[in-house]
Amino acid sequence: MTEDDFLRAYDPAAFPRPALTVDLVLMGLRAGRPAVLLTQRTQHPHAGRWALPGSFVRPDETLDGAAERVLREKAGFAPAAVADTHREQLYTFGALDRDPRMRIVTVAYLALMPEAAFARALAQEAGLSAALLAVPWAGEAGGPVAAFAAGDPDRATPLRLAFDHAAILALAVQRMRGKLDYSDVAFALLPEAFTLRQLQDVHEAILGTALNKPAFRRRMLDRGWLVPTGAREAGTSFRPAELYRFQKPL
Amino acid sequence: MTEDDFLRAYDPAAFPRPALTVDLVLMGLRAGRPAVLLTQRTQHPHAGRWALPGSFVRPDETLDGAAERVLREKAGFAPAAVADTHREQLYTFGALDRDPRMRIVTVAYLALMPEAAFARALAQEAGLSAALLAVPWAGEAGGPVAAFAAGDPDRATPLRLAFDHAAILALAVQRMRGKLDYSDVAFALLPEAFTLRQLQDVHEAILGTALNKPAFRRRMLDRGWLVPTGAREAGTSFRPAELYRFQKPL
DNA sequence: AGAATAGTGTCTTTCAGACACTATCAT
DNA sequence: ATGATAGTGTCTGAAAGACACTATTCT
Repeated sequence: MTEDDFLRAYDPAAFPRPALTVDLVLMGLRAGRPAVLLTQRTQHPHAGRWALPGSFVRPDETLDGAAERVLREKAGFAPAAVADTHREQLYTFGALDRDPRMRIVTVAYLALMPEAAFARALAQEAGLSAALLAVPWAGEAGGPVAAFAAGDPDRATPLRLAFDHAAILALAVQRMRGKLDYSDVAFALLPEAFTLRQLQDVHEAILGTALNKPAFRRRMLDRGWLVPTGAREAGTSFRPAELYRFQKPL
Repeated sequence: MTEDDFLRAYDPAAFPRPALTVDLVLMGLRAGRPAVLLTQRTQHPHAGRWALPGSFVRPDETLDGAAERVLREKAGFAPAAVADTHREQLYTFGALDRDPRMRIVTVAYLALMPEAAFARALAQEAGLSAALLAVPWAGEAGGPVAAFAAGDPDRATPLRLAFDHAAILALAVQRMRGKLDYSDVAFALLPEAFTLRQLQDVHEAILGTALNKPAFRRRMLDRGWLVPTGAREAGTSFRPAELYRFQKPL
C-alpha cells in the first residue's frame, strides 16, 4: 500500500488525533545570570508546580505563529518586541503520558530576549515569574538543569517543574551550549551595548565553566562581529570597560 | 488566564486539530555514495513526484514509535534490523499549505542504516527506490540538496520531490554535516568492518568537500573510536587497506 | 596612593593543512 | 618491475590555554 493509497483511504475525521501544543522556553538575564519565565500552576494536574508558557496550535496558524502568539498573549510582548526576540524550534516531545489529561504532543521553542524586554514581561504579567538557571556541566549529555526561584538566590531548593518541562529546559540549555560558539544566541540575551566581560559571563553561565579571558577576547574580537561604540560602561567604582555592539558583517 | 484555566475551559473535541504525521529520511549507501529511500507518488496531489515514506501518528504511539513503525511497514525492516538503525528526530514542519489536502504537521526523522540493510529494503519493497544525493557545499546554510534517480548516474535531471520534502532532505544533510565530527553518524552508514578510505569517502560525500588524508586519519585514530580488526580489505588489485571496527570506549 | 578591574604580550601546546615520502599488494 | 593505493614523517601556521604584566578609572 503506497502512502497515497493510505491517505485516500484515510478519513481525516475517522481516527482520533493527538492534540498539538507549543511550549516556550523564554530565556533572558536577571542580574546578568540566565533566567527563564515560568508560570505556577494553580490546578490539577501538577498543581503548585512551575510550567513553561504554552498554548494549543490552532488549525489556521503555523507552529512559529503559535509560538509568536504565546509570546504576545502570555508574556505580554508588544508585536514590535516579538520581532526582536530570537526564536527557534527546539524539539517535539511526544511521550504518551507526558500530560495525564490526554495525548498531547508539544513542539518546544526557545526564545531569547534582551534583559530589558525580559524585565518588562515580568513586570507586566502577573502570572509570570522568573527562575534562575543553574547549569552544571555534566559532559556532552548536558546534565540536569536546575531552576531556582528568584527569591532563592542561595539555590537551596530547586523548583519542581510540571510535565516534562524539566527535560525541555535541559534541552534548551544544551542547544544553547552547542550554538554558543558559532551563532549569535549570546548576543540575543544582551542589551544593545555590552562589555566583553558581560559577554563572557553569559558564555560561562550557559556553559557552566570558567573561560580563559585573553583567549575569549581574542576569539570574539577576531570574529569581527563586535563593533566598539567608543562609549564606556558607567557606574563602576573602577576602570570602566569599553562597550561594544553586535553586528554581523554584511 | 493561566494555562490551566485555558485547558480546563478547553473542550478537547471542540476545536479542529492539525493532523500529525512522521516522515522519514532513510539514508544509506549505494556504491559508497549517500542515498535516500523514496516512493514515487502515483496519485494527486504531486502525482509522479518522489516522496519520503511517512505515516500518520496514532494516538497510542509515541513519535519515535511511529517512526519505527514506518521503518517496519514501509521499508520492510525486520524488528531486529529496526533496532540496528540510528534514528533521531530532525525538525517539525508546520507550514499551513505544505499539504494541499488538509492541515498536516509532520515530524521529520532521520534514520541511518548500513549498506546491507539499505540494499535489502530496496530489494524487498516494490514501491521503494533509492535516490543518490548530490551535496553541494554552499556555506553553513547547507545549500540545496539534489536527489537523483539511481538510473541517472550522470546526475542530469534532479528529482522533483513532493510537498516540502526537499526542505526536509536538505535539513537532514545539514544535520549530518553538523554532527559528523563529534558523533557516530558516519559509522551508522558503514558496514561492521570498513577502511579509513571508506570512512573518509562518506565524510567527503556528506560535507561536499575534499578532506586532507593524513589529517583525517590522525583525527579518526586519535579519537580512539576505531579498533583495528587485523583483517584486510579483499578484492582489490592493489595494496588492501586495514579494516576497522567502530567501538566507542566504555 | 590604593583598590579593583580592563586590557595586553608572550610562551607553550595542540592540532589541522600541505606535501613528499615510504610501504605493500596484485598483476 | 609496474601500477596503484595504503599509510607515515615532518614542516608550517593558526589558534587556545596559561600567566604575568601594564593601563585606567574611581574613591
